[in-house]
Amino acid sequence: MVLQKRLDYGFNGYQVPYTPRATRSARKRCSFKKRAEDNQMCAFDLLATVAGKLLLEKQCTPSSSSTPSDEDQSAVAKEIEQKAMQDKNKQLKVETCDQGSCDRGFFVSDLVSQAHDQKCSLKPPSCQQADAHPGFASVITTSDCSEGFGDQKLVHGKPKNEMGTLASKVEVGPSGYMGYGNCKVEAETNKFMKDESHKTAKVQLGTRADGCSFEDPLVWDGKPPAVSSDSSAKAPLCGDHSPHISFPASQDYVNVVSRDDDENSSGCTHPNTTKRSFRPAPRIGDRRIRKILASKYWKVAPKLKDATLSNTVLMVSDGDLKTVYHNRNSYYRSIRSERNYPIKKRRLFNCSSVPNYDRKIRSEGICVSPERCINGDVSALCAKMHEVTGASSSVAGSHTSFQSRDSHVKLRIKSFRVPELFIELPETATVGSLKRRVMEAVNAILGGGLRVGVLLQGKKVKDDNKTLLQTGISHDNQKDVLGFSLEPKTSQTPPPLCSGDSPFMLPSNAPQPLARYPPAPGVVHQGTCDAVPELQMANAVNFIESDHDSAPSPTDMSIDKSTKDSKALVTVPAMSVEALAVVPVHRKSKRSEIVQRRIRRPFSVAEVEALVQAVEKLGTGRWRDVKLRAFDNAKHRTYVDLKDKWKTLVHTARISPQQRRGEPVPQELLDRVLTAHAYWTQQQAKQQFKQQPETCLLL
DNA sequence: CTTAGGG
DNA sequence: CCCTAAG
Repeated sequence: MVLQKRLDYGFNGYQVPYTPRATRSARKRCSFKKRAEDNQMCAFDLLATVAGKLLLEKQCTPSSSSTPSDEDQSAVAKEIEQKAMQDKNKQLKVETCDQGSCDRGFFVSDLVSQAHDQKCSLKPPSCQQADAHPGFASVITTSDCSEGFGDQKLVHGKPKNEMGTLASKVEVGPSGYMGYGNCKVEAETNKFMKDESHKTAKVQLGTRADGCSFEDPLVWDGKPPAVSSDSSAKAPLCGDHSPHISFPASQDYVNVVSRDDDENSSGCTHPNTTKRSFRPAPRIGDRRIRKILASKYWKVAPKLKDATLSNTVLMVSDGDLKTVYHNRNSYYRSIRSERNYPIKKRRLFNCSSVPNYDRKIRSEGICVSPERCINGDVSALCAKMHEVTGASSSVAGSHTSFQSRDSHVKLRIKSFRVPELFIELPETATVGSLKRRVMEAVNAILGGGLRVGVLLQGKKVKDDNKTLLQTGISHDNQKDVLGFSLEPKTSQTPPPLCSGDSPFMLPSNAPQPLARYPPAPGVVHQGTCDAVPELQMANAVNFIESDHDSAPSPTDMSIDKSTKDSKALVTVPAMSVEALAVVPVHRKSKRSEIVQRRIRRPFSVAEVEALVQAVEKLGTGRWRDVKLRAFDNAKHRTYVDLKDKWKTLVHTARISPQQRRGEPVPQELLDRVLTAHAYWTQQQAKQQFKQQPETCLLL
């Protein structure tokens, strides 16, 4: 009754079509799903990034210094040429460690070989790559649902799993390194570790019952993640949208974002129903963006069953990074979005888990080279490295070349080992889900904020100001004793850096903070290499998260487009592919540490105009409708924002011009604000008044 | 999820 | 802008 009446009071005679609530709820449901998906999708940011990059690498640098065999074995995580950081040769590989002594770690390089293989078998590289991302993304989509995961408690490396599995007591956990030496575990583990071709990665799943037995390792078949090759995944992306904006290589993504609030997006129609319990996101803006994006992939992935992932325990057990992500959702939330989870607890959670990580130190074993690692050479170093934290790296052994002739030291980091991961999956889990798990775990670690440490002869080189020469890194004989470590970063999350900062640090430049990317929008890194998928991915992420197409589009102002374009076209030519690829990861990770307040985005006059106009017609109190009507395309403006803005506008209109700050709002608008405000206030009063008699009558 | 309001 | 209570 009440609502109906409101409609009758149009401002300036304008009759407002009232949106039926039914529709709204329906749409809610959709957004729910989509949002969920989206959350998960980011999981692949890294995965896709890494994999894609790898592919790229293979493609671009067939003649890289490393030999094929080397590659195959590659425990290589990353190759860094000191001289030219932007070299295309850089790579980040993830691989499981297949040696006993390394059993606790994951090597970032399996993906590599994987990717490699993949690339080889699948001819059209470019296409393949292009497809890969959507694929990855889509995979994620499917994996929603692991809420049940939350049931499992992992405390300080002692995961307790209701199933009665002993997994919990795995000495592999953080606590493991204390009471149980590597050797022990190693021994137990070895049987599963031998004979792996270098192409296969093994993940230790499982558990340790009393002894140190691990369940059968899963073997990656070298095939791309289930869906990654699914070209259909890509279809929705490219197919039907006509971008308003055009970007060199990422139209699809741009599109995804720009189209945002299209309620009719495919995602909505997807039947998939999952009973996830999401915390309502306070902002529809982001939500929607994500929602939409997710929807793009939605169709592609309904394959995995909820059960598949439901009782998964993922434990990033190293050091104190005992953050246990009870489920994918929470994990993502903490990793990538500071806003879709408004609960304060989150902040506490994030804050507390990170700092501790730094304190604990454990020896991970430094592998001088993959080969060495395998041969157990490392042990000595491992011992020395006790004070080194979590992840360590391997410097290319035989292939590392220090060329002092031209005063440049060239090193290649064969791999970075990610501390230790604990993963548990139901037997029915798919390989794809396993991969995702691993990726998540890796993400969790990498995302924790890392810095690079340099180790020489097992000793940590602390003086950042020393030259390589002084340090002794410039001699060939050092190659076997030079190591890098990934260390948790101590620093609190500083304010956003300039987006121009290179996210990559030279390995030798010891502990320097990895550059963070501002959650802030504005600049989109448009890679120069437009065929690179990860670029697109990265960009897509950026777009999404940055809401960079902010202009309001009430009347589809032309400035809107121009704004987008100008911003979007900002390029960072010097940025290497690698760098770009990594950006989103770190960016997100940073955000996970400290939830940052949304950046302030003053309303432009145009926006105010739109707002005023909408309110004039819809009245106050229907902010959602206002949002839909006038700011549907401005993802970053939530109805709460609009409401707030109106509040301030009213206030502004009432104060003297001298007291106003910021971009001056035309008096004309302010007048309208007052008028409209008065009008609607009055209407509300009338309504109330009318209502009174009715209720009285009823009584 | 939306609104409304205080912070 | 954020956070929350209410609906």
